[in-house]
Amino acid sequence: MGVSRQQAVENRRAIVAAAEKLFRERGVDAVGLAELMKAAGFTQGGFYNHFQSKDALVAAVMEKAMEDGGEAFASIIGNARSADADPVRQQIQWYLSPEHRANIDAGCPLSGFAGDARRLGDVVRGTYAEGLATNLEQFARVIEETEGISEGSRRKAITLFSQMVGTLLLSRAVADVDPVLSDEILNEGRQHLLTTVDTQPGIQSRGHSRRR
Amino acid sequence: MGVSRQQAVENRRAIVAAAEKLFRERGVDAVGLAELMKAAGFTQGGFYNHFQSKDALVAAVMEKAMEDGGEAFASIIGNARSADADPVRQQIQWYLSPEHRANIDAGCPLSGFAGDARRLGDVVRGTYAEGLATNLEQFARVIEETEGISEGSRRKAITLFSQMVGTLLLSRAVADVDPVLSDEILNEGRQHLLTTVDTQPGIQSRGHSRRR
DNA sequence: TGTACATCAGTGAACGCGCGTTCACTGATGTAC
DNA sequence: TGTACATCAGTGAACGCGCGTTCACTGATGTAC
Repeated sequence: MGVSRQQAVENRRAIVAAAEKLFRERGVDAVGLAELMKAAGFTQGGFYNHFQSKDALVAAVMEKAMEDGGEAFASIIGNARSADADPVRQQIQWYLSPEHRANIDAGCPLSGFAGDARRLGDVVRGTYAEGLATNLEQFARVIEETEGISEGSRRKAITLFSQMVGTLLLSRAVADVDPVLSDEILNEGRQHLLTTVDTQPGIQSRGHSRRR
Repeated sequence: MGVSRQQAVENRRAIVAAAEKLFRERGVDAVGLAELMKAAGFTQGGFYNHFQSKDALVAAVMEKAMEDGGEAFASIIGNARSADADPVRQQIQWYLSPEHRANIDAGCPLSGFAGDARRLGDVVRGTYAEGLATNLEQFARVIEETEGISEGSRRKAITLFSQMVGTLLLSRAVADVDPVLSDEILNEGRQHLLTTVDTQPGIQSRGHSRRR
């Protein structure tokens, strides 16, 4: 068709974006390339101008998801700080909100792909693991700075994040078939974590975050 | 071939068992009926003597998984009680053990299918949700009896179980690509939960369970 | 600046393949007399 | 108890279909002169 270099880069981005959305919603295996390319606005033949194989696309999707996830995390922390709110509490509030539960397409990729990661290819699994490692480090640093502690921040990041992921996944798993149970899991989980952050030795919030 | 009624029932069971193993390991979509029947010891044509469709098999697998899961839970609780150990602590110890992490085939189905449940058919999703609801009720009852409390046991069952699922899933997701991180997540999660059970107001263990 | 040619993203038909499902057939099991 | 027949789980080939991938072709973009 004849398309500028810049346009080609944008088109590639559109394919990755469409793929991420579909892969998250329905799983990698359940999405065919023809459907995927159509969703991105192209015909299926063009796929191989951008990727060597479906596996290569999956790898690109995971990388992009991890990058975006890192940025989203940093953004929430940044917003909380400039609003003089507790970043850890803000993170919990967002992570365990009905909005995040519904937003599978663009929510946290670590929970979005938590069930799939194990079964994807080596490279993709590596990207997932790196993303998780980076996220835990970032989270630990934020906890350290917020709570004013120097020890145990990593341990707290790991346990806090595991709880957030478990709560979100279970809540999502039953969301449309038992919405009452789904809400109960989400609400109890959020409330529990917010209380934990306030009262657990070593995970004490500073003054301004106590108001709730 | 000519096979007794009883044998036919056993064969059906073998198909469901093989399917559960393969579905958990690789996902429903990634497993074909030919491969599945071969794994169960049959040729592919016989499948439709037992099930109306692949979907019907998935439904049977989920039902069987939930039944087995309930029995396994009850068994651990029973064993703990007869050994005069704390059932809640025993449950945590088992759930967040390297053995359970490795045993995807036959471990807790609620974590095994946590990532897939959302994407499976309506009936299967319903079975999963029922299994989760039942498990939470059972768990709450055990907590009630063990801790000697009458209020908040459900809340505690929900938050405890969410944490167990999140920890196990993240640990599994990175198990073979970053075993160090996987172990760290599993160990920190287990230690944290055992401490929580001991120290959290209202989730106090009785005497004999304090020894660790 | 204008012209001639190479590049390469996009098109859409086609490839072989494995999928879920169907089918005619087999023969031991189970039943009727 | 023994014989004749119906049942139905298991076999393995075949069905259409959609999958990932390949291909020849198109034509605007980008480059060389």
